Amino acid sequence: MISKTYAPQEIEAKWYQYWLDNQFFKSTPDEREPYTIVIPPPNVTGVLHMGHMLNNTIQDVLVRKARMEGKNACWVAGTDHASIATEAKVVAMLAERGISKKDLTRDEFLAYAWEWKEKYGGIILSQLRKIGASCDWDRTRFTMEPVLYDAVIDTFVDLYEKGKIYRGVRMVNWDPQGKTAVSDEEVITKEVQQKLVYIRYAIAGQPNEFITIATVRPETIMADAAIAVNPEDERYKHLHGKKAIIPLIDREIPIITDEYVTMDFGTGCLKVTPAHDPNDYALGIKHNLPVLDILNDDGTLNEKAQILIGQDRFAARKAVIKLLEEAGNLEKAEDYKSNVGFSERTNAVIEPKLSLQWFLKMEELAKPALENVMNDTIQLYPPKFKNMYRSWMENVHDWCISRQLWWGQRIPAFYMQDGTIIVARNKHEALEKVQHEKLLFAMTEADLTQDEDVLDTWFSSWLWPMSVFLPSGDPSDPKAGPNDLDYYYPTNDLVTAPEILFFWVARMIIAGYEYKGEAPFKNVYLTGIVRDKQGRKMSKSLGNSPDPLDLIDQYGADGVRTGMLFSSPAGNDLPFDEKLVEQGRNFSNKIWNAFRLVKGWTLEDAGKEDAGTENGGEREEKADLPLKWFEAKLNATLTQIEDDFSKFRISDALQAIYKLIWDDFCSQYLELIKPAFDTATGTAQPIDRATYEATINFFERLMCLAHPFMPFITEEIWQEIRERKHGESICVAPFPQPGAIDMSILTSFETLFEVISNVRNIRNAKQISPKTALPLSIKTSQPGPFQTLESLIQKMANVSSINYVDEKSGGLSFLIKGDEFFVDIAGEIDVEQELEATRKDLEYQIGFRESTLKKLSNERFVANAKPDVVDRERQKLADAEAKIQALEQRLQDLAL
RNA sequence: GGGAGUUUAGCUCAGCUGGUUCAGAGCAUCUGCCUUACAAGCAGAGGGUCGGGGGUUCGAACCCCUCAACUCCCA
Repeated sequence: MISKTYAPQEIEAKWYQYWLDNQFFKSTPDEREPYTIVIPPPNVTGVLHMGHMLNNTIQDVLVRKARMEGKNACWVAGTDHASIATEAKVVAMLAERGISKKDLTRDEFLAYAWEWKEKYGGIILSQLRKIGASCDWDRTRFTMEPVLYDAVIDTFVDLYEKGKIYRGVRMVNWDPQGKTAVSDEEVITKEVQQKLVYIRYAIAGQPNEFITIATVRPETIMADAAIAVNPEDERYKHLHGKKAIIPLIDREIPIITDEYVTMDFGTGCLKVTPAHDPNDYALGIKHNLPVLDILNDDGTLNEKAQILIGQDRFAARKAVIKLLEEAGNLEKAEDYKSNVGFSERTNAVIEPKLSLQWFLKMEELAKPALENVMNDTIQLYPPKFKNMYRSWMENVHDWCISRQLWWGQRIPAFYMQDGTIIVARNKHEALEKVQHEKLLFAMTEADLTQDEDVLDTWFSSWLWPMSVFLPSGDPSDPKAGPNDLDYYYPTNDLVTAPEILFFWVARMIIAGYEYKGEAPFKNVYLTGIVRDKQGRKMSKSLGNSPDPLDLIDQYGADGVRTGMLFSSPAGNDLPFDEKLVEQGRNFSNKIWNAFRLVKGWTLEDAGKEDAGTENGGEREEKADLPLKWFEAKLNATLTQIEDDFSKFRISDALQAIYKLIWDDFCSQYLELIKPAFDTATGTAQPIDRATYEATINFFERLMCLAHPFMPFITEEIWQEIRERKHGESICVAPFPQPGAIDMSILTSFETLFEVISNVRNIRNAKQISPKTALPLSIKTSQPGPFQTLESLIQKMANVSSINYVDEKSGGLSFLIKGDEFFVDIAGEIDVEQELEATRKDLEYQIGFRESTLKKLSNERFVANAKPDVVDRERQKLADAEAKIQALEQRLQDLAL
């Protein structure tokens, strides 16, 4: 006995193991067309969240469909090493053991990092199996494994040799507690209540004259290089070219003019401190101002500050205010809210700090990457992201690629004692270079020191679509063979979040053109962000994200997958609601029960040798129309789904499948062919073999169609619905292809369903039990089409008899096109109510006829509109006229 | 400050090239049903000034202008 509700827990693990055992996800190059997706590598520290769930489900849908279409489908999995996140995890692990990073050498620390990675890293990859991800797991890569590491180093050396990489000073986000630079993404800005302090600077040579500036950082006045005013500002025109004196330290600085200064903020005078503010730094360069850095790495003041040396920046802030007050230079202090950056890791206030970093020149590299997105060689879905992409690529900044961390690819730059930089793949090659190019043969490796920094993690993931296909050199290693890069590159589709369109996608495109002369992928599908009901981004810290694995336990992987995709058009955010996965689960259950129904049927000729003759032939004819209709409906839907997929309308494709299965297959088709229940025997009547076979065939095709979305339940049913050999699977069954659509049967069934629906409506409105059969009369000039549908109408609408009449008949009526239908319900008719309804309908129809007539009598419409549009208008007019005539007749009849 | 996007039913969203009885779907709501596959279900119903205003057009949810609200990106 098959369970009444679908129980995914019992099924999912079984089939996933079966797929692995039979290597359905494995891909090696062959003569078939490849279909390739590389996974956006999640952090090795990551655990599965709702965003991954959405993103990877979409990838799985695409890959599974391609696999069923006979392509050599290859979905490469892997993780990236996530320098900062991983270092944080390792530092935490060490802290638990009472070890401090300070006390370790680089090599010791890295040994712990690998230990952490082996133990806890990549949990997410095993979680992906729970959602059914059909990755070729043998190909799983990691950005720090030797081959990928070397690729990063080679790339650095190559770009350096091409003159694209340079070392320069830049303002970075400095975390004085962690003593490292952090990227913009690791800075959390919060609004903070501060004091805006107004400070008077004396004008040099004019003891009684002052200029007042407003600042939230009074402790940095000692690093001031200038005071800037807007050149248009009348208040300060007399001071142009003069000098001001920094209070407390009495240093002279120039008063400069720049349009950058906002006249109505503060006093309209801006102190310029190039070493401690990014905007000021830019101003400093523009006006050639000196850079004076008064802070140590830990946020304390250094000797260049002249006063308060050794004090922390916040203590110094208070102290400076006090000193200014005493000196009479403090005009006032007012409350002021502003945004302050905090380190995601240490929560320390970020200090803009100048430091020596490595940069990649982007302008030239970005050109082909911009051009080929704008000309659609690479297509973004949805295309609205092209605008954003362009504005970024046209204003691209040089990429700061160094990070002050240990976990990552160490920058292959070696310094000679005099500071000369040698870039080479390793120390040995660096030494060779020194010896050959500089003829310094006495030099030894000990005379070279390697740069302490590592490369930005994106500097390895930008190579991902290429590096994952690099062979390891070991022929027994299944990761990648010697020809894999040629075979799989360029990949087909990339599925990722718009947030990293610049950080990652653009850079992959750049690397692709630089190293392969070709884009890394053809299509980029950008998913939305999964949000909670209040529209907040789901995050661990807010605790507003359900655990996807819990959801899978509750609703089944198929339920969660479809639930997520029901409402996720490309690029739009997905407001998550558990109702969605509930709907997904209900869909699974619906399919399951349809399967139970079909499985429960007994064959009419069971046990007989000569199947499907005589008696069977007659029934076959009866079911003939529903079969033809569903075939047509299936073909129409398949055509539409192909179109949806071609435009990456994944959600639309799913909804089409949902409706096809639930509404068309279950509610209509199955009900039409369902054998009657025999109350005498207490069993369902048997079904003829032809109908049964056709139904099984439909079911099988529907399962194949739904498989990319719902891999588990479709496999379970596919395996049960026919006898299968071991090693067969729906994973590699052919994806249904659309055939010709029989439009005429679709049209005639539309009428059929309309009749059924109208009869049911009358029954409902009059509160008549569905068990009571009602008589139906049809007033039509063409009874033919209805006669062929009679048995279906009777079955679906519970109609006792069908008569064709010339005159009006008793009872309630409804109109379809020009034909009038009567359901005779004795004593149930409220003539007034009927008159009212009929008048209303008539009024609407007349209005409708008017608007159609207006269109058709407009010469410009007939002349300008496409012929089929005009034809449709004429058809509408004809239908309306027939209806009006029937309604008028009806009014007369009722009035009698 | 610069740029982009969004605004359609109570909620979440479709509406693709301006033209079908085009104002849709799902959820939610309401009514009636435990009808021998499914109450995680079945059969029905109600619900909208397409953000406001103006314009182009034979015809506008769709194109243009303008105003408003919200969101994101860059600074």
